[in-house]
Amino acid sequence: MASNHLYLVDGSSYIFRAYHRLPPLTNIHGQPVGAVYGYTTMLWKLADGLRKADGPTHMAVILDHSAKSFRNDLFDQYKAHRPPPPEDLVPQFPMIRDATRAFSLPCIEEEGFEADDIIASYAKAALRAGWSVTIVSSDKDLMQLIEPGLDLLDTMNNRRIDADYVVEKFGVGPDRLGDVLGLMGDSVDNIPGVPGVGPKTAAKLILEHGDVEAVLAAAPAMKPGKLRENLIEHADMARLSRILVTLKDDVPLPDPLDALALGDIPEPPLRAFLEHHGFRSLVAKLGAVAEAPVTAATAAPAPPTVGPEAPCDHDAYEAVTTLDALDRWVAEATAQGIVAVDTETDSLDPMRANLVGVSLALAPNKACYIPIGHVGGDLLSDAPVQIDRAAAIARLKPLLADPAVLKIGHNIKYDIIVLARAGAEVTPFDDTILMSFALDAGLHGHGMDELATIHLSHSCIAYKDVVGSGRNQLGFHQVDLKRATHYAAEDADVTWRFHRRFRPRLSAEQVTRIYERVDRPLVPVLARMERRGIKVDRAQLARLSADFAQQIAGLEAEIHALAGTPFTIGSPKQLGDILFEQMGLKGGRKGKSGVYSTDVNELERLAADGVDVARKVLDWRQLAKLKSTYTDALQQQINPETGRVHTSYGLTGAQTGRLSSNDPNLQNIPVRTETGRQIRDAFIAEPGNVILSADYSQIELRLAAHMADVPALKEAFARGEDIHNLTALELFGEVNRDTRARAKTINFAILYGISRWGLAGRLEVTPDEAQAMIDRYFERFPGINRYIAETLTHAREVGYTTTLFGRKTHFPRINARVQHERQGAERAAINAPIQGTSADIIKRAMAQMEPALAAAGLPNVRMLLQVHDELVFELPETDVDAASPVIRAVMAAAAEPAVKLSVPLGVEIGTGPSWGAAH
DNA sequence: ACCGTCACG
DNA sequence: GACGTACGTGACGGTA
Repeated sequence: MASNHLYLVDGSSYIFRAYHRLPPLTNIHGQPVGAVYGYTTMLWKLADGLRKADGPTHMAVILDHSAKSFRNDLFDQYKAHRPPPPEDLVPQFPMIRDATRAFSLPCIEEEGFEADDIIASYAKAALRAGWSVTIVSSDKDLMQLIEPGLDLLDTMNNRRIDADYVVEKFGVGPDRLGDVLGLMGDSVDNIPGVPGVGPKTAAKLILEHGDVEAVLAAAPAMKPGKLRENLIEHADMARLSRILVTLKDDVPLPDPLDALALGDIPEPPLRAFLEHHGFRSLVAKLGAVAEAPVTAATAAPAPPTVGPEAPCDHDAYEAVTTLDALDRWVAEATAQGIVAVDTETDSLDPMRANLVGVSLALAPNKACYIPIGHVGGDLLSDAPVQIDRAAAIARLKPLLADPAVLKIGHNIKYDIIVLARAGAEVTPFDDTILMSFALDAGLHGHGMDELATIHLSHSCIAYKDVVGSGRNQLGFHQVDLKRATHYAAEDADVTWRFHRRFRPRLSAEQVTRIYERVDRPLVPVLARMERRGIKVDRAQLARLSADFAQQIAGLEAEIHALAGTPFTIGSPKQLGDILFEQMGLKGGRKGKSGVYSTDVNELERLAADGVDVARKVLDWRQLAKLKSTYTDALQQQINPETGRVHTSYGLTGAQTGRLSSNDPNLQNIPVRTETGRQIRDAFIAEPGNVILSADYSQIELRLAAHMADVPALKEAFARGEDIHNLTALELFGEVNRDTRARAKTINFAILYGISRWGLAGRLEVTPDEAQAMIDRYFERFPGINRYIAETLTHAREVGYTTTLFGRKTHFPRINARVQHERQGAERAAINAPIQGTSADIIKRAMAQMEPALAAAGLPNVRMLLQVHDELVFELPETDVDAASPVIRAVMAAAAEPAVKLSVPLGVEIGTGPSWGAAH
């Protein structure tokens, strides 16, 4: 009897979390089922554990019956401010019951009680009977129940929650947790607690005094201050909160414990449920698990998906610590011609990372980890036995460069840079993050953990669980070999499994071209750009920092004087209070957090009304921004080894196919104001060299003219006219500063997906006037209207848009019933083909640039940066005249021969000693 | 961790 | 009839 183990699934809280964590899938009937799918796979995994040592013998799902419980009688504000669940989650609640029934599991709910109380009652009863209990939830209230024999399982993060976890998180054990929760309150459930008491203070008080009552009793003797005052004033709220967080553990059990026994799950109802929703991969799994004969009906509709493999088995992975073993793996990889590769390092920045180990995978669960830079976990222990670094790299190098062996990586640009710095070239390669992006951009992220959950129903070992977090966090080189092997080899194993799934989908879903011809070729190009970095003048940045600091201090004093009191100018909350309450200026609340908007529009409005302090705050903000984000931060980013700044480009960051840039972001260096431009002047060339900047002129408008086939626009571009002037003439009948500025705004509005209100706000006209301009635009430029309508119709039908080169961006919200969600998706869908085509073109130019320069005998021209429509080079002064026409030609012809554009692509080039001067 | 803000195309 | 309005990013400081 002692071996009985009851699993209690907190169904309601699971689907809320699943809804927010998982991608918004829809089933074959178009109903949203993301959370239900997550729930189904979770139940499956739990039920699968039936025969495992620590698996469930009994299981039940507990749901909340309704929104009200006895706690509402105690406190009418309980859970009062909770917003209604999202619209596309609501229909999933009843489906949860269907799913539970499909597994033939008991589904328990009781009027007047919350799921937590029923769970507590079952848990106590089971413990009394000598059973073990696992509660499938990560709800902090339920953590109060933890005691020997009872733990929580967080399936979303695949982690057990025990007393140690509670102590780590809340500072007290499960027995005191209720007191801590009572003192701190819970904003989600609207449990008040004591104002000003958060988790830290609550834990400290409870540790010191024992429980809530003792804390309240001790309050009058505490040192005078806000805390003492609040404890005394809100003592009753504290007592009430303590009661509200207490779980009721004596609810009469609707079903006896024995009725929860978990047996074999009958297949027919489960199959019917899965097929109803079109969960094909799960249906396939059902067939495999049950070894049922596969009928034509269940076998037929299979797209190029891949059947189930053995689940990831950490114990199957091998730690390779001898040269003989390494040679065997290299030989087998060479013979097979395809191997998944992953590197482990001690930093996320590939330009600072030291190589710690390499993992390889050849088949599911056939994976190894080759440690080469591990040390003992602490000062006392020796480094583990491992192959000498140089010897290991020497053995791996031929494999990594072998033209007959395909190396598969997930975000392999990182590994390519790290390995290149270690002296190894990686070619040829495939990258599963780029495959996922080509296939599913817009549907979900493309990180390994997220994709493993989606495609493998597998939770990867969390990096945090391997290296820890906070103060005690280790470098990966300090992780012990067994854990390191589990983690690292799993990454390679998972990458191998991704490749097997994605590769056949590329051609089936018509994205091979974008993957093979646009994105993948860019990886080595970006790797080289990142490794090159760009020189910045540290002294110049330091001078600017000092200059800005002085101006900031002056403005701060003036602002405080005008406000009549010192305050934190950088706090929107404080600033809003000062401006709109203390100084009594006009302005309205905005945003759900209830703070006044103090953004640039609002402050400009005030400044125009002659409010001096508003202008000064704007100036302060600009300088503070420039100092903290640029002049201070960039100095920190100078790599000590190279003396240059190395950004990292993301290929999958922007849904449209644009690159992103981070650590540091070099795609948002100031240029629009004179002060900001000084920062660009600090990006300089080496002596004897210059910076060359080449940018596409109006590329998105040109592409819009081509894609929407607008004769007037195409002709104007062909003649080389100023397009904003033309628009001004067509819309307003005359060209002057004002009409040109308005025309420019309208041209952008078209690219971004227009709304009369949006345009009205920008132009400061009424929505009716804005609508009149839009109508006139459509009339003067026929084609635009049709393009927008066709793009939307197509997106609604297939769920994605396509660029001229075949890049897809998915819009799962394009048919949303919530208006503003749908409209947001529509605007993005109008813009995506244009922005995306522009991104495709410059990517193609980048891939062709180095061979073209080499062919022109210009090997010393180095491409350093890409800023969406601009490429930045560093080159010997003497090469400028020869390089400029090559660069211009490559960029202007980058769409060809794949796409013949009906507008020319203009390229503007400038050079100078700095990036600022090159513009 | 989230928000508000603001730098860029 | 109200909602909050342009598309795509990343980084910072303040706050909970």
